[in-house]
Amino acid sequence: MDMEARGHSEHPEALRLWLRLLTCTQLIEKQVRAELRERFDTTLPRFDLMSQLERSQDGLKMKELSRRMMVTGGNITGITDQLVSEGLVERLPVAGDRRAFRVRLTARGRKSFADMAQQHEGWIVEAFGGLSAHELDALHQLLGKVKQHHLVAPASNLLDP
Amino acid sequence: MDMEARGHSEHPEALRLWLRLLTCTQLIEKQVRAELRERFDTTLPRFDLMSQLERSQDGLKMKELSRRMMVTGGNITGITDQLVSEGLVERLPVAGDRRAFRVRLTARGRKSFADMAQQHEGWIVEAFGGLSAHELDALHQLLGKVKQHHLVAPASNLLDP
DNA sequence: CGAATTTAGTTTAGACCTAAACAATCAACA
DNA sequence: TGTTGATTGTTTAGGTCTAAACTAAATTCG
Repeated sequence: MDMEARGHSEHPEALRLWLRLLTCTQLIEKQVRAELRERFDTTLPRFDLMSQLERSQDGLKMKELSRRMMVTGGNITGITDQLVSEGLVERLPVAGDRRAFRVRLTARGRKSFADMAQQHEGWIVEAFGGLSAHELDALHQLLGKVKQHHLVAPASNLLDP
Repeated sequence: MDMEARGHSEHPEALRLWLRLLTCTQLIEKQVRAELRERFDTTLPRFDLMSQLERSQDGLKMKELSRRMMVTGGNITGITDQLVSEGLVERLPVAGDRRAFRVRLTARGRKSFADMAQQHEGWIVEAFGGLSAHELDALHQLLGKVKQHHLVAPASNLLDP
């Protein structure tokens, strides 16, 4: 008996799937958070932000970080402040727009992230260790359909019927 | 370009899958939270707690709610306090254990939940509307394997190698 | 019995998140 | 050019979550 025992309805398949999706995500996410805290004394949002920056040589604007991480802007301000104070990222000016910053990993930030990312990958590989390569791909494709459907049929349909 | 643009590694399949899983969950979860707030002026944790209680005639102990909802006990205290103050749930004594409470929906809570659950089901059905019945089942089964593997091979392997 | 341990629930400190209001800057256009 | 509206980032108030310390009650066991 766990969270998935919740659903009940006339069309229970979708509800059961949703609860299971939520359970799987939370199981993995809780473990990743715990590992990041215990091994690196950091948090998932901080890791995610550094991860977004890792492949952008010139950094990313706060707004772009907000969009990619799917969180509000106020959040990016706070997390960036922390990372700047620890010397892991830096705010740089954007040529031609005095409102905006480019946030970029410092050399120390790049090294720190590389250490974390290596272990992080191991945790994730292990989390999906129960699946064959073929199943892994099938899951990726099915979730791709879910994502696609969400982007094509947005919430506005429901918010304003 | 979105959150899924993050991964990069020698074994990228698992990372890409993880980021997609996270994206799908967050897309749906954010929508459900927004709908609950706008239509019913409530939150997902409150809905989840009431949902857990809905099929337990005699209520559930705080501890059991904590376990099922996969959150810490302090949370249950706070959410239950709110729902009690609004007359949606009640704390009842547990015969033979003066430390514990049974938390149970009131009549008003049952009615309130029924209204929400009906619409909630619609949002979820719509969220997975891009999948055929067969695909829905396949996704459920694949996630079942992920969940099962997590429960069988717990984090302790990684925490204490 | 009585001390030590465990368990149920609460409280506290701190991180993260949101929505909404805000300041500064940019852009469009009459 | 000057005004209006949009965009970028920050701040604020409030809700949720965690971990850890705490209280009270139950249980174990010498």
